Amino acid sequence: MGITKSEHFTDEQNELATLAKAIGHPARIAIIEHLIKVNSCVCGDIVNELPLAQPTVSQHLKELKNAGLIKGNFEGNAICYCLNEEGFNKIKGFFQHINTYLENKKNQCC
Amino acid sequence: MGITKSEHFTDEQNELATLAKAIGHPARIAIIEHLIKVNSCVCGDIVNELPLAQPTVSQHLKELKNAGLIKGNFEGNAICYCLNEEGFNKIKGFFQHINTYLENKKNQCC
DNA sequence: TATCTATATTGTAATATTGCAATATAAATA
DNA sequence: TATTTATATTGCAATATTACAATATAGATA
Repeated sequence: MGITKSEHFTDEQNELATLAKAIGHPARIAIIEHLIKVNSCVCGDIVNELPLAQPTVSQHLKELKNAGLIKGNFEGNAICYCLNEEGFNKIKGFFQHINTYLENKKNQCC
Repeated sequence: MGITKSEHFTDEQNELATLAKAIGHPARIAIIEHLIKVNSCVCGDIVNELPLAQPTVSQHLKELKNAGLIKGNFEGNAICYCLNEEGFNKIKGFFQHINTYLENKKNQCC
């Protein structure tokens, strides 16, 4: 049906899924990597960095913003984008949990 | 169009996106959390743990397996599932990169 | 071998996502 | 104010995802 049964899962599970889903597209990975690479707020050159049309990039930026992974400030007629620490911190705990588990697990059959 | 232009992105970007996308569903988060919680290979009780029909769970398990995030071994007529370290290690680096960046970034406008 | 149990596959309907052309908006500047 | 520049929104077509009933498969056991 294409419709996720969110109501049957916990808020935390839904939130983590939303964050991971937002990261789950190569264009959005590329945007995140670019924001890190230039190490400053980026005013609009993201469209030129990506092999996609402007409306498509705008849509991807919107999804990252909605998920809480990037922030955008108006700066004149342009917009400055940068990573939103809050969003990434929420995922951080999840992966730390997994890594700690994987480092310590023993007696596994697979 | 619903079709991702993977060919325009690097292999690494596509791979990270595939992994994140696989994690990006609450049912699959729940599966991962369950595998950690029981701290052993799980033989089939995953269907009972989730509020979804058996074929749907089977489909989610397949997606996690295809992405390299879990492994499954036949154990009699059941199957043992557990986390696949390899898949999670691939994402680990990405998030470490982001976290290191976020901890050190300064002079940001947003 | 027949049956049971556990899991996978197939087929299908509903919904979501991706991408872009066309267009709208909004601030800056001529 | 008219124009330019940067970004967002709308509308739409193509494809992907989600969910499940029905069915298939495959090993275990009676």
